[in-house]
Amino acid sequence: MHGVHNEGLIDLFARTTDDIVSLEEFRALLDSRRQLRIKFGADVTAPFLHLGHAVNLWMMREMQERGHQVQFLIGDFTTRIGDPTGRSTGRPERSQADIEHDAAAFLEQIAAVLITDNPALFTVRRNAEWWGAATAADLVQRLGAVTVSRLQSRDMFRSRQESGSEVRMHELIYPVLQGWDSVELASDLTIVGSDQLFNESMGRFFQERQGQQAQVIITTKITPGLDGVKKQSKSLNNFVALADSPRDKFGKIMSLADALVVQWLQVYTTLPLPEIEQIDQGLAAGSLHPMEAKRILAQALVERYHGRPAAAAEDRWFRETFSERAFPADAPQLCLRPGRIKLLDLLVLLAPDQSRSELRRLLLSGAVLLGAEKLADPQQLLDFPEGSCHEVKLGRRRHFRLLVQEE
RNA sequence: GGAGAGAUUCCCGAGUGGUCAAAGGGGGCAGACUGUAAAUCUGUUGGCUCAGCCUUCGAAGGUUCAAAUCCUUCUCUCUCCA
Repeated sequence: MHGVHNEGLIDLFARTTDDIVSLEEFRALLDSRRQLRIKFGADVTAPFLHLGHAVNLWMMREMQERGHQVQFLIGDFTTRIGDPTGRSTGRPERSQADIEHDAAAFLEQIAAVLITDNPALFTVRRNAEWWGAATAADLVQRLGAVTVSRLQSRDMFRSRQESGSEVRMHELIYPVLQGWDSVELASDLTIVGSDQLFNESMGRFFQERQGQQAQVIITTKITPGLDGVKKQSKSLNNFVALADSPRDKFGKIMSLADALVVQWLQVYTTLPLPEIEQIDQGLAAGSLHPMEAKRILAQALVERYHGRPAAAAEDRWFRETFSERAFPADAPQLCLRPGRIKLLDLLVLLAPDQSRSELRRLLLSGAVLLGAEKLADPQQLLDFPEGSCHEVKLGRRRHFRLLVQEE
């Protein structure tokens, strides 16, 4: 009966899994009924976790629910070197202080998904523990196990060499270091993006060599970001961050390319597959408006991270504000002294982060509403009597309520 | 160590003495349209006391009435040779 339970898990994982090395070994691990150690190695360079990262985290959470332990490995040693994955050029090295700062931010974000406050289910390790203590002889010995051609066979290294850009020694060695970490942790399982398969395979290699059971590697699917083309990344600004507010999560989903809704439902929510299938058919047949499908997605997602009430509230807010164009009830309120003020000066008060030139342009393009009236003259003098209240709309998304009173 | 190439406004990338606040694309923002913060179209995208002025083209100097464009030095990046 335990086996049946585990089959359920494998089905659940199938939804977001790209590949398992190997499925048989994974089954055997689950059947062993012991607590498994899950290696969660983090390159803490950019502590901005998005939905893509969360896919792996949710799978680990699922394992925690079954009593297994996530070993969060801060790559404080390896981060100083810089993982060359996906880089066309080497990364700059980083200071220990930067790394610690980023690690703390990282931990805070994964707490949105993982259980981090139970030591039986979550521990923190640092690979400087062993790499800091290793001697040159240790390193050379470990390097001796691996052939250069094997390291060079990695696509990324090959393409860099072919295109004439350089590969530095420490980058070449990176997979060895990351692989050895699995030995030190005695890792049973690791769940990573498919771009990490090569590095984690080195882990299996070293574990076997050291007489350990090789870790199982589950790689996950990489899903395109909001633009529908590239994977989510900070620099492309096409991601939904775990740290985003419920409102931003909802809004960003509504700006997702329509064609991606079904895929996102599959990967980023736990909505039952038959329901997703229905949505897919509805969209294809035209009986379901794309916006409705996106609302379902946005609600499911906000609910997953912030709970059902938040999801319902944000859905209502979005409908009222964008579909019905109502002035949102929770718009930020500002107090203003009674008297005359130039329109442009008023805007500067409302949006102090923008330059006057920017605001002037906004004004001229017709983006400013006072009540229902469109205002476009920067020099216009407005007269606000004591006690009056006004609604100001600045573009599509910014709303302010003005209270005029003597302070 | 030797020989070349290059550093441009958020990003990519034109621009080789005045017509350059600097083409084009991307991204952003805004307007129209829309049951979407989709798609599409249009506009806009250094700052300000805004029909004018000020500050930008790796850094510092210099030539010139005038420089992103020429000269000198420096810093960094890349390519090739050994």
